[in-house]
Amino acid sequence: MTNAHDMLFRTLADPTRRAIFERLCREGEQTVGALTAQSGVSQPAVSKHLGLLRQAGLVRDRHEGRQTHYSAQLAALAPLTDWTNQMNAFWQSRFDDLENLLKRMDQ
Amino acid sequence: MTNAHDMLFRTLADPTRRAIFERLCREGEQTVGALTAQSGVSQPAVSKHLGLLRQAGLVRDRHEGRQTHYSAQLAALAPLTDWTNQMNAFWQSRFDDLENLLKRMDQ
DNA sequence: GGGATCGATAACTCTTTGGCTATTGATCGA
DNA sequence: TCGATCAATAGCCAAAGAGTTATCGATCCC
Repeated sequence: MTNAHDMLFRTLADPTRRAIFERLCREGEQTVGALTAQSGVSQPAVSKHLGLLRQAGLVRDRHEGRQTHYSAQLAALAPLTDWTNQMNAFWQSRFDDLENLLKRMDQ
Repeated sequence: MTNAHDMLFRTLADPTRRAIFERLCREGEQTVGALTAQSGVSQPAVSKHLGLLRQAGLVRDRHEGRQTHYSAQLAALAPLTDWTNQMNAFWQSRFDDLENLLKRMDQ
């Protein structure tokens, strides 16, 4: 029962990794070195996080000489928005049912 | 640097736990027994998940005799929506900057 | 060509976490 | 009152995951 939301939620659950993604959203394309500089963890750790973010579709990489530039792929957040909307829809739907019930009781 | 989104993302990252929350959104208030029946894991596991969901503010509990009824607290999802909107805002803001730059270059 | 830099990978450690069984406390019903 | 049921807790175990250092391949520059 593991659906597509899984990787998305799990990937964003780690604070270090989410901070990297947030920074890419804020400041646009960044090299691994630049991201490492302010991440508080080692370069290999950052590379691993970027790998997971890429697997989740949240970032793209672009190679230029020996540097790798990463950028946020905002569209990948859509399933998250959809999921939230769906939860709200479920809630609303049950509320409507209750409303209908009350209306019928009113008659 | 651990902000409030942390617990929310982390809590929703586990598929079993998220399924429980989704069910509460879909079907409204449920007892622990009912939730356990279709969760695929043991009752103590479900109780633990419910404890974490409650800590994250995602569910409420209501005691009635020896049963405990849980219900979804949809408002707790707000920070998630906010976060997504903020990421989009960052993105949009950078896009606007680019647009301004291009406009200035055009002059 | 040879040293330096950049980023990915390998190999390892340690902590966290999700699961289990067993048990307890509380309430219900006969 | 006594057995049964409900949910929470305790205690344990195995797997996952985030971090580290060491290293490698590739590119750059002198």
